[in-house]
Amino acid sequence: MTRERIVHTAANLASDRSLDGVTIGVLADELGMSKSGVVGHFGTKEALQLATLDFATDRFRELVWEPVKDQTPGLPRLLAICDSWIAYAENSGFDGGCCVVQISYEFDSRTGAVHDKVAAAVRRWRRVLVADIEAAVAAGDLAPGVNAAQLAFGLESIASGMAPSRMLQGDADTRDWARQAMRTILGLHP
Amino acid sequence: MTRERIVHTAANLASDRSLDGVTIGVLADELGMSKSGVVGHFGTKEALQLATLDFATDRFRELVWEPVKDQTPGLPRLLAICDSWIAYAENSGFDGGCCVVQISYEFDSRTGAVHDKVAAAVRRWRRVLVADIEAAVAAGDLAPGVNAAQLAFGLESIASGMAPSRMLQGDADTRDWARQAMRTILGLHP
DNA sequence: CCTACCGATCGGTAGG
DNA sequence: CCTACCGATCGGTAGG
Repeated sequence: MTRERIVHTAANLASDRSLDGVTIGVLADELGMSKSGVVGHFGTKEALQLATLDFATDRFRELVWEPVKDQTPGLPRLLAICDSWIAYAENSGFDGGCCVVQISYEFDSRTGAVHDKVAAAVRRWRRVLVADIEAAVAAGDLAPGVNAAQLAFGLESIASGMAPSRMLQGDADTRDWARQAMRTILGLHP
Repeated sequence: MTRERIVHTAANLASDRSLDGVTIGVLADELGMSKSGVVGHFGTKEALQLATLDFATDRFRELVWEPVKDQTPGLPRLLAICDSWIAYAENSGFDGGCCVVQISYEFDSRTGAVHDKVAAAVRRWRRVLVADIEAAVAAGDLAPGVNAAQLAFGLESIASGMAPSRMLQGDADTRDWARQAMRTILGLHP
């Protein structure tokens, strides 16, 4: 399906540069199509951006959540999430890393539909993390009295921080640093 | 000095949108100048971007490093850095948060002069963190055997993660979460 | 899905 | 620092 090809290519370009930088002309060129052929599927550039974001969040769920969703809720699944998340940060299938992280940092201080949609996607993911953190506390696997939202913030920050570490600094140990940092955030001693 | 006004305004716009999004026309409009009046100070857009990045890193050093540079090297200064860093993340003087974080995430997967310059700036800052972490270990204030580079990565990630937490999610507790997360990363128990 | 085209804006230059 | 201008590209439309 052509629409799928378009948003896939758009997400790839967005991860590599920025979502705003994915112009209709560049995208059409990349796809070997005309500009009107591309824009006809969406109507406006903002609608294309929203569809690209949908594609990226689907890919995130597919590569991070789907592989672990049948694990035992609580600490076992939380640790599995950390591992699939780190693997995804290293190989998201997009050239420039996780497209959702890119869009989060690009649109955080703006207003509008893209800002709202990426905020909602991150919020949904946080609820998953918070639920497993709370289940882990209830099971006695994490210290009682931890602030679940604070820990979720910590895990998110570490996962997002992998992109500049790997790609800006070229750190070879990013994976190990992130794995260790996530366990420290959770209060687990190695 | 006009050049100073231009890069200050450019850094403000870049923090709010993106560095690439600071077009010469928009910048000239914002300043009440002509496009050629703006571009004449720099020659090319890339030179303007590099000058804007210089301004932003100067501001970071001034607001995060300068206030704590006379503190005792090691854990005391490290904790002071965490506090000034968090305060800066909440009020950098730029409308859209820390300009260096914005540029890091925007240019991490690109090549070129802006990528290289922001990478070097982050690297310099890391060396400061690593030195104080190592001094804290030597003084017996942090656990022996900690990986200083890994801890620096953790602190950086938390500080950078404040922007989407505050501005994308509107989290009112970002400051407290970050402060707690930084201490946890350092292995300090509250 | 295409060609052809719209007005606006892009980065930048010439000349003063 | 300005006006005036360059060719290229922007998002998008008309018509088929």
